[in-house]
Amino acid sequence: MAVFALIDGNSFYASCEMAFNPSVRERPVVVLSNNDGCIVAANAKAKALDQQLIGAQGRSLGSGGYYAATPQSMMYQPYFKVANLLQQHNTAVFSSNYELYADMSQRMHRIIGQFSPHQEIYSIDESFLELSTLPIEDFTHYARELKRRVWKWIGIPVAVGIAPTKTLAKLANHLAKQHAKMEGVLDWTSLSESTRILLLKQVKVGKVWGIGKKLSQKLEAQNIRTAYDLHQASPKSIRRTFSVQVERIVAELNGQACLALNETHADKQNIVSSRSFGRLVSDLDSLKQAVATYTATAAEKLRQQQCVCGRVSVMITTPRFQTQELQYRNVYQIPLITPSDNSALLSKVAIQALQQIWRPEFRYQKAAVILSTIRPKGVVQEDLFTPQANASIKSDALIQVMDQLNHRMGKNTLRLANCGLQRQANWKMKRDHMSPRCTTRWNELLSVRAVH
DNA sequence: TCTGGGGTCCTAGGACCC
DNA sequence: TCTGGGGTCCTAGGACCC
Repeated sequence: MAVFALIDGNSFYASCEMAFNPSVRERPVVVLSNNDGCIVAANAKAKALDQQLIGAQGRSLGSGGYYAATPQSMMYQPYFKVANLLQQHNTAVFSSNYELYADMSQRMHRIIGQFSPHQEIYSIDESFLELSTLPIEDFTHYARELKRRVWKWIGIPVAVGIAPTKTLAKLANHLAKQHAKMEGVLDWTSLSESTRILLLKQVKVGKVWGIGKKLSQKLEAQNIRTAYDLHQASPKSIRRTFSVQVERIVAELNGQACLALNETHADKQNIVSSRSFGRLVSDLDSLKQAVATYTATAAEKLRQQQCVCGRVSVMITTPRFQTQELQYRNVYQIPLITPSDNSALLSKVAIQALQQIWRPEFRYQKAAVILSTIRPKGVVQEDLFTPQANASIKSDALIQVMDQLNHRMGKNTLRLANCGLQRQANWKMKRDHMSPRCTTRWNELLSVRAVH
């Protein structure tokens, strides 16, 4: 029987900030999404503050917000709505520092990987391990050692759930964080049947991995309210009224593994690069720069996985929450006759797509570039009739040099001129509360002063 | 003034093939 | 007059995830 462990970093982004900034550890800490838009992470103190304010005011910090994950939480609420309140409570606020989080993530996954030869890196802050082939007597003890090592080496607290299926491992991980006495570790395989039932009944059906807002509403309408109810449901009727996915979840909750460990990450099938602008943008030139920049970012990822794409799409949109603005949203796709990974070519195509949908009368808030129909580079059918085969070989060589240089000298050392030359163009995103990228930039290293 | 970004899988329906 | 059956591939849209 398989044994899966799910390990995730607690409030990962907030923990990364606290790891390098001891002065904020005793304060509530929140981290904002790109463009300082929403709250996407909060440390324990900030979560406690949220609960306290809900209690005091009978409403959450961000009640009424569109993004509310649950009506009671400030998570995913627009920052501007709660900025004052957070400030009153001495909250440390950080803009997203993805360079830092990505680097910390790599370090964390590497340490976790020392605990099993079988690891699936599932997200920036989550890993699955498969443990059944290892001579482990006590999983709880093993997990505690893992937790201790990650904390000691990089200062990130993690929780561990262990179970015979991935879905149960996720559930155990969730419970491990809910119950203080578990100290962040729960081994489902060691529990008695009656304890399992007790715990399954504590978990709302919407908290089960794979059950989102829509499904939980439908399930609740059928009186399936907890993980226990779902695990008791008949797979056949679930399949009929819902889908194979939900049927699989029922099986997984019953200890029957349907989801395997994916140790090798598959090539991406779509690559998206999109950003909201720091300010609303109307002029075509700025939009062209933004679209060229996003295309360059996406194309670099495409080349990293040694693929080419067969289609480029561009989307632009006005600010959907600002009802006083004239609203407009459009997408344009251009198929490529010869699939490509060349930034120069792809950005030319992307700009053509942009010109198809740009209208001068609107003020835009966001643009996106989507590369799709992605295939491995070697196996692509060349177009016999493309006249500039030679030119394209030269251009590809140039792009290769650009990638190598940027890898060695740092991101954006060399870039295409159509991405714009100003450091602070009006379309670039807002990041008013950025912490230093202290693990990846020499000039942003942490300085430590000894106090005698 | 101020509301994120990047993915996956499944399903239904249409085009096309033999 | 009578208009099948089985299959693939592609796409858009919906739901989910972090």
